[in-house]
Amino acid sequence: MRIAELSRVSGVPVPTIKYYLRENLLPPGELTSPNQASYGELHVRRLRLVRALVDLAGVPVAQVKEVLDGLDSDTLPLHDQIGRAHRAITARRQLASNPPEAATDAATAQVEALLESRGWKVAPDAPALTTLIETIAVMRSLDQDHLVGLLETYADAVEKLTTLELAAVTSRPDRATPDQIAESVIIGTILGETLISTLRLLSQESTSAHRWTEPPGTGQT
Amino acid sequence: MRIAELSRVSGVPVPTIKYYLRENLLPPGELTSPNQASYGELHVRRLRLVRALVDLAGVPVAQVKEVLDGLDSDTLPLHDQIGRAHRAITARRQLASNPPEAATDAATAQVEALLESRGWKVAPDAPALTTLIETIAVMRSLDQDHLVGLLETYADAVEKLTTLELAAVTSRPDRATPDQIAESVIIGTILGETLISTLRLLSQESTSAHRWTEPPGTGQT
DNA sequence: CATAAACGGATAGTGCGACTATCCAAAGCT
DNA sequence: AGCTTTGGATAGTCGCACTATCCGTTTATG
Repeated sequence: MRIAELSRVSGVPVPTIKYYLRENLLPPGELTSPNQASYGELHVRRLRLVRALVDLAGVPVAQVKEVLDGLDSDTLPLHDQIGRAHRAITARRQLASNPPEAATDAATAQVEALLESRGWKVAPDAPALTTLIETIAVMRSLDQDHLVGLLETYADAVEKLTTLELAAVTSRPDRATPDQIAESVIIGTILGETLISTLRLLSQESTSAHRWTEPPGTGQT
Repeated sequence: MRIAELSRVSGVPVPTIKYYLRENLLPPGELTSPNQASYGELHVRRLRLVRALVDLAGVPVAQVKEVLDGLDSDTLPLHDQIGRAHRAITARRQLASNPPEAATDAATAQVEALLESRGWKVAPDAPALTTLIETIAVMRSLDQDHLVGLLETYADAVEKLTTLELAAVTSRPDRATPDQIAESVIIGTILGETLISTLRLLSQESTSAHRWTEPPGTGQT
């Protein structure tokens, strides 16, 4: 398969494929002549993965490269690969302004308490940690303490999900190779977030429709 | 308070504040002279909200404006305000390429079945719907059916969260005005996503550390 | 009260990320 | 043989989110 067909099959424009090749998001095709290459099913897959990460999960191209380099390396431990995936989706979530210091302090304390009570052991420089603290701090400073009160509930929910994801990924019926497990973990981490997010929105829309539009005369505000 | 102090208090550069004023993300200050304005606590709050939506939740400035316009309007029903919030975080999640048609069809059917079995009633053009279908389709086409198998579990989890969020927001101890409820719902929808996402990452990091690094000689891959 | 600093508002410019366009010489098809 | 397509290199575009500069007023300060 040459580049034109790869483009047709994948739905990605030829210039974009060339761009991805330049950026090493896509391995070069097998050269059949000094200037003629052929691509295979592997490239189609990889292209699908790249578009999904970029379009659906909103991961910057540079971070996609990081993640893929991790996947392609057969020496990088899975835990570090996960770290790259986490950084890929956390990079953009950094506050430039400053919530009041008091709110930040309270949030930091609360997060530490949460980690303690859950027994979650995370590196102090975990990418998600500062984002979590900043988010809580902002909520507090916007008088949304009742949302902050749901923190334990949220933690409960995600903890269960994490356990189930781990189980789903490691105990696949088909005996999976380490490579395949790594790929599953990374896809599950990043695209799983999109999945959860969209499901949440659908659940909200449905609930919202019931609560704030449907009942004609059910004492709403 | 004039613009320099607003900048100092909020941590947002003066030119950026001017930009937000131009884009109507921030209401104009009260004019004390033809060319002299004064800003208040309300502006500080709004600025915090804007930065949180932009930096933490990654919402594009244009969508932030949509959401804020909804909040500021006292005629737009809450359900429609929520719709704007949903569009704000879904706008960027649209696939440009094409997964195989078979996968998309299967995904569509599965999502319809899910909505049916849950009794979720959503508009057929709900912003999150196509993203969900595309995400599932991509997972399938990447041989991650085991992740797709978690769909019901995910749905369970988010359904519970939605119920609790609704309760937390509508039954605040302090008697909240409709405006305050609307603000809470929108913040809860958008920043809540950031909260859930970061908690999930922390839970994963902790689990991953246990499973793939800690035990020295516990039969890992 | 004079004068330098800060202000609000308008207009233009910058930097970055993600592509997209153009060229070219060397295949490839017909 | 001749038109098309290819891989690869280089340069250009586009949108977004800011920044920078100017300018004619205030405002603050010595």
